[in-house]
Amino acid sequence: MSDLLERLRGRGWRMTAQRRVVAEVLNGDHVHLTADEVHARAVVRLPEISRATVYNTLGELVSLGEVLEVATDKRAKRYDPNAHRPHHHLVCAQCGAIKDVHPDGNPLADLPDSERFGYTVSNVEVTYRGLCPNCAAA
Amino acid sequence: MSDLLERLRGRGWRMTAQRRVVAEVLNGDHVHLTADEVHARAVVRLPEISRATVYNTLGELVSLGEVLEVATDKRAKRYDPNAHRPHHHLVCAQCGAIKDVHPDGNPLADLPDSERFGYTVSNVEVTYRGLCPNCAAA
DNA sequence: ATCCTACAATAGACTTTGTCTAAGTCAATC
DNA sequence: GATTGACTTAGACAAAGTCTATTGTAGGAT
Repeated sequence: MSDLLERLRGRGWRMTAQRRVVAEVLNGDHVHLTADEVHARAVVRLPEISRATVYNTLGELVSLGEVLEVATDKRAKRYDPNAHRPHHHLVCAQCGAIKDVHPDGNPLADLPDSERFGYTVSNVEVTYRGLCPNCAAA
Repeated sequence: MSDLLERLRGRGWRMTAQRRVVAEVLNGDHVHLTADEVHARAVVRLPEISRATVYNTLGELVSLGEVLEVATDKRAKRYDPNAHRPHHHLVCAQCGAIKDVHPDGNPLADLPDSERFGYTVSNVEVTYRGLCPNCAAA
């Protein structure tokens, strides 16, 4: 059922009830949960799962490159299972709702040499902010 | 001596020793300190200043629009006094050194309507990551 | 110059987010 | 089905930040 689970099994990842539940909770599009939210949802399916396990599992998924860490708000890190297709984020300034977006162009090319300070630049993150339809209406 | 201090006085900001010290610590280019770093430097000049005051003062400077909050790493917020000229950030993935940069183009225009999900988009932050010359040499 | 008062600063408890450790449990293999 | 090393657990700990009740003070009024 889950792409993520299948990929993990294919990599020989040792499967446990806890890890399966975490992977299942993360499955889907435009999913950007904090560690505590993942834990809260995991507890519904597996009441004895501990916070430490959720943190460990999320950390491993990030190391494996199957999940991305996103820092869109300044509170908790969020975890994004959409690690296959590169994308950026659009965040509601009021309610925090997050969408994955795919802007045109290549921001990396827009940084002139004179603005690189000798850095070897390898990566760009773009975060758009605004109001979602719900919050704009209110 | 300080642009920031003068602007604040001009706005009728009530001046106290603590607020002056915080504003002085923040003055400069490519300054991106955490709240605790600001506190550490403020304590050198004014030993009895408290953490809460530093947080309060930073919060007010942000509300006044004189200082920006930056979330380049996922630990503590950083405070950037360069709030007048819009800019983005270039971060060393290893040591965390941060530079202010001014890319060409307008990333806002690069987000097509079909990727806006009905949001009213008002703002973009771009974070470049790579290795600074020091860390690349090591 | 002194007094007042509203605003600012303080200490420290509290919250949130995340990490670590030592001991117990279990998935995969033999 | 026994073994074993990786996984999980509870709870202590740490870092970053917020809140509150109390004390202090900048700056206007007198």
